[in-house]
Amino acid sequence: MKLEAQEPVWLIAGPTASGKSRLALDLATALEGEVINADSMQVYSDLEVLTARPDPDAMAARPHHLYGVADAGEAWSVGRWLSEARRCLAEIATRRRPAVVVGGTGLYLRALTEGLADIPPIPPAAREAAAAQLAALGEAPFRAKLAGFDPEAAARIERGDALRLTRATEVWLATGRSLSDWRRTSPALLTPGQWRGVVVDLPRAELYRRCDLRLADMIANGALDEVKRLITRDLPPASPALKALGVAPLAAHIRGEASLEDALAQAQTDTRRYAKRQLTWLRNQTPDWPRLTPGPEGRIPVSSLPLGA
RNA sequence: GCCUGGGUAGCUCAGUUGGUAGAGCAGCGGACUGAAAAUCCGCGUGUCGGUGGUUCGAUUCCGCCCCCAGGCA
Repeated sequence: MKLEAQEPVWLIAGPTASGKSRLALDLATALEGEVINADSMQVYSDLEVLTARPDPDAMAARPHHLYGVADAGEAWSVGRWLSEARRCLAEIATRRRPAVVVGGTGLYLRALTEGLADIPPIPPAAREAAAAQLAALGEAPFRAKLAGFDPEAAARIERGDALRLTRATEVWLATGRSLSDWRRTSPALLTPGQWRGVVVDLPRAELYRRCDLRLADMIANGALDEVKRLITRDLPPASPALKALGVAPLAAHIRGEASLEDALAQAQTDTRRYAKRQLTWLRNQTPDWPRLTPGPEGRIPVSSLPLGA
C-alpha cells in the first residue's frame, strides 16, 4: 500500500527520557495532527508506568495511536508494529491530518523509511529447530552450516549473537530462502520526500540525570504494583513485555531477593545503558537527521523544527 | 592518646618474595531487518594516601605525617 499523504510524516527519534513525547504532542497540537507510537514497549497495555506512556491528558489532547493496544501476553515485533503503523498512517491520511511518529525504537522508524523484508511468519517449530541445532552443534559448526545457505549472514553476525544466528537459520528452514536474500527486497512504506526525521539530543550527563529521576518517579507512581500484576500472570519467560526495563529488578525486589534501593539502582543502571545504546544507534544510523536539544525547561519549541516545505 | 586493621581504577577489592598493577561492577566505543527497552562485539580509564630514606630501581621494605574503621583508655 502506498500512502498519498499531503503532509509529510514526522518522525521523532531520541533516547529514553529525552522529552520526545512532549515534543510530539506539541507538534501534533500545532499541526492538528495525530501521534503514532514507535516504541516497542509502549504498545503493551500492562506497562503504563514503567514505559512512561503519555498521561491521559496528553492522550486526550490529540489522537494517540498504538499506545497500550497490546496485551503483555502477545508478542509484538517490528513486523507486527509496521503493519499496524501502516494502517494508522493510512487512516490519518484519509483525514488529511499530519502524522507524528515518535519513539525510541530506531528499528521501527527505520522499517518505515527503509522497509522491512516481506518474510512470512516463521512457525515456532522452525525457531525451536534452529535453537536446538545451535545448542547441539555449538556456535562455530552452526555458523559454518549457516554459511552453506546464507554466507552473508554467517559473515555478518557477531560472535555470540545466538538470536541472530538462529533467526537466519529459522528463516531458511521455514521458507527455503535465505534471510539475506529476503532482505534484498524491502519496499519502504514512506518514500524519501514523504517524511521528515528529527532526533532529540541532549548532553549525556543531563540525559542520565533525567533517566535516574524518572525511575524514582515511577516507583513513587505505582511501578511496583504494575510489576506485581504483571508477574502474577505467569507469562512465558520469553514474552517481550517482560523484557521492559525495570521489570526484572523490581520483580526481584517483590520476590524478596533485593532491597528496593538495590532494585531501583539496577533499574536506573539498565535504563542508562539502554539510553547509551540508543545514542549509539542514532549517532551511526541517522547521522543526517537534524538534532534538536531541549532548552533549560526541558522542552523543545515547535518553532525550532524544520517546518515548511 | 595508645593498639590493631585498612588507604591500589568511578565503586568493591585482589596483587606485586622490589622491575610503575588486574578482576567484578560502573563507564566508554561499536554492530544492528519480525524478541530492538531485545541480542551481541570490543576497550582498563590508575600520582598504588603524602613525604623522606634504603636501593640501579619503591606501589611493594623502613621512618614520619594524614585519613578511615574497630578496640583500649
